[in-house]
Amino acid sequence: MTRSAAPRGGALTAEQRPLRRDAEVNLSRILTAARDAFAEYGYEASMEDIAARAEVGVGTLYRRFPNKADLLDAVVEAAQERKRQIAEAVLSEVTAEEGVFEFVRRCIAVPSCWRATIAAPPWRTRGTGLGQTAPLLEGILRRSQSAGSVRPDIEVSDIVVVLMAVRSIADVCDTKSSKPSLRFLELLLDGLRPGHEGPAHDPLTIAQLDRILRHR
Amino acid sequence: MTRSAAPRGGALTAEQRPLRRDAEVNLSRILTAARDAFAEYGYEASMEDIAARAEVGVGTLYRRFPNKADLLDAVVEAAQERKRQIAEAVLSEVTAEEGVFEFVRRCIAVPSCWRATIAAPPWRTRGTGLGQTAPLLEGILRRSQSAGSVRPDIEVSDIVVVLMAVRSIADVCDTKSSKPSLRFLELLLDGLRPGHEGPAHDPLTIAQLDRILRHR
DNA sequence: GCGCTTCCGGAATACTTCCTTCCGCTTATG
DNA sequence: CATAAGCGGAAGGAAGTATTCCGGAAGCGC
Repeated sequence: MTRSAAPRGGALTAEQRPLRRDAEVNLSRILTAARDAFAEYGYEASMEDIAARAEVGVGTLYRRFPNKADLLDAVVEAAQERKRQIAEAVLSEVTAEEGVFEFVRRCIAVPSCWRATIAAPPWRTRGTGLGQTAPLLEGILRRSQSAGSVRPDIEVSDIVVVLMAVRSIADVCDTKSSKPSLRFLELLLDGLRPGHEGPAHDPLTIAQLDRILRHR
Repeated sequence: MTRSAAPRGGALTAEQRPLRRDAEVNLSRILTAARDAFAEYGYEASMEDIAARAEVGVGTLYRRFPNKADLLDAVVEAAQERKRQIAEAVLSEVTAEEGVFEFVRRCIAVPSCWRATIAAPPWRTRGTGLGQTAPLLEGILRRSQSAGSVRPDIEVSDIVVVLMAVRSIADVCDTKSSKPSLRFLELLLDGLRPGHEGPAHDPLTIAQLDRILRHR
């Protein structure tokens, strides 16, 4: 990625002026650290912890983001983008049969992806961004269902719930060296495959799920 | 349950003297309140919250339990007993085929059962009590496997993980009136049924799981 | 190199939260 | 009715944490 063109004469607002090189480096370290910390502790992650992970002073955080909530916003936005990338990669690289399964596996492999989306504090007004990802995911899901590798009664919200569940197990059980949650993941994916009667309970709609995640 | 026999002459240590009737009532309200609060917030549940739920002053909590950790111990012990009861009921009332599935459903229906077990703070030294329940659960599981209703590659720890996962989803999604987690539960149970190749990852042992749960 | 501007670190501030203690008052009990 | 057990809840005291502030360091254009 190239730097922006050099300023040409006229005054530059703070918005458009490129960051000093060291500041640019720090910014990306902060984003990464915040992503990890929020993924691990949710919104309870402390600014001090984030700063330490980024090997930066707290002051530096506040130079870039007016407050914690705005920092989280930036992280959520980045996670959104990441999910979109994964979804597109899966659509183009993976067979219809394996589509959903592979999507879930790849999302899980990037812990911050779904956890950060859920880290929002209850009073946050901006949505969880599910609305953005749902259509892409829906495409992948329907394709797999048409190919007959996923039960027809599965809904998009079911996949999201699966991701949340695996993530929560990974939070508790996984370590650097061992990932017991992967076994659980496959168990869950098996439940999505055809061969069993549909569950007796109605699925959530995406709007419902979004409301739930935003309201606690 | 009848009160203990009246004291006969000799001095009674504080241990054996029966509680005053009002104190006895309060004690059970405290236990219930603590169970619910720990189930909802984990060890973060505040003493004030617990006292409020029990409609009692905080002082009363400390008259009965020297501190928060000991209160949790009492709750965990009660939950243990509850699990044992559920396991025995399932063994005697339910068919071999449906055994595990019913056990899981019943445990989920009593939220405090598994959540409280996991509420322990990281520095708590006493075990999670998995060791106590595991043998009973193992009996139920093997019975269902012999009956052919559960894949042979499923282990006791898998069932525990399933319980943890459903509980965490219920924590986030369920309300008084709607229980989306029930749909997820059935999905998960379907993954336990025969008809799919075994997962490629090794199961945890109970000892490993116990260590994991105790160490965070 | 030089001066200017941006940026950095992290101590200090100003809270909030929460476990625990304490004590004057109430209530069961015999 | 006397006594001891029990009760409520304010206050103590220790942590923890978001945010501010400013002296000094470091990049940038010349």
